[in-house]
Amino acid sequence: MTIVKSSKLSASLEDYLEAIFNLAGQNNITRSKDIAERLGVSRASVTGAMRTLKKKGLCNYKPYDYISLTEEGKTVAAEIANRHEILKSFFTDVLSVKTEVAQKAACKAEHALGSDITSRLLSFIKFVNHNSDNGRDLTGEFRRFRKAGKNKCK
Amino acid sequence: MTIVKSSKLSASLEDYLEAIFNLAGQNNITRSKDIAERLGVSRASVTGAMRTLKKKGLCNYKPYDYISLTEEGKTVAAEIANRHEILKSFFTDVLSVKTEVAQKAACKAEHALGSDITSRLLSFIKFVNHNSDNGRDLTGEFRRFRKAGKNKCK
DNA sequence: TGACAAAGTTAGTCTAAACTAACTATATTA
DNA sequence: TAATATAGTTAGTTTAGACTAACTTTGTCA
Repeated sequence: MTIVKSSKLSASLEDYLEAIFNLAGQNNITRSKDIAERLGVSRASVTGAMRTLKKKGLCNYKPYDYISLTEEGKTVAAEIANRHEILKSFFTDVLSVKTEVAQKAACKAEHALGSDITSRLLSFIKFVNHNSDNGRDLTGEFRRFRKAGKNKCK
Repeated sequence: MTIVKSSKLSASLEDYLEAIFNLAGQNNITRSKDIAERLGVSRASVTGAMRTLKKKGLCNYKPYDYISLTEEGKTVAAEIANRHEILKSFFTDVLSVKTEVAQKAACKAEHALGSDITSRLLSFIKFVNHNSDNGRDLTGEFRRFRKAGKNKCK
């Protein structure tokens, strides 16, 4: 079995990787069936994806066995999950978007964000929090700004 | 020729639509070749996409003729271009990301953003501008915050 | 422990979106 | 206006990612 150095992952494969990452707890194992359920795909699709991830050296896959991530797989998955989380936080905490909407959009948009933008976004969230710590509630101000319809003018 | 009411567009088709929208000036016409160049795909791929967009009633396509958008096509394309632009502005104006990076990420992420998030993002940009009009330069503050490394703590 | 259920795989199909190569239509210009 | 270049199309191929149906493996429990 040759390992193909993990070039670029498709959006779909990133989803699988993130799903394993989230499903596998501290013992780092999960099941095909659970991945299928979480992603809303067939079990057969999971089998296919696991073979690809294995080829890329990102997951430990053996037929009929538990599924787990390799060390590299964990690293990559953590990055993906992190981007996802940052995006979601931005949507919910700063823009006050409903959780489910934020979740979905973050999941779809996450693949597009490079490290530069992600880190800036993270800083920005911290900036907003930092301000609210210092008595300047930007989120609240923004919400009021939006309500007041000021975004309409100009 | 039956028109299939334009259900959901794939990311790829949205790209084609946006490309036509941007290439076609006020006279609303463009050429297959130009679309191919802008999107970096083969001319054959454009032909295929045009047939699909025509089926969905979004573009006026006739073999060997100019390509233009229908009224509905224009509406949809404008929405897409708008989302794209808003995202890009947010990246450049608020997060101070370089134009090319912002452009690329916006192009990839744009498909994921629904109307809710887009409109909030737009409001947010206006909120930031509104502040800077009132002598509170949030973008500058954020840049300084980032530089000062405050985003690292906590 | 043997039968049945649940989980997983295999094989084959479908679709979208790209490609190349070869062909056709249109435009240009000598 | 005939030759040639450019643009566009067609046909056929490839790849990724999904699906179903049928089969195999594993686990459970009477």
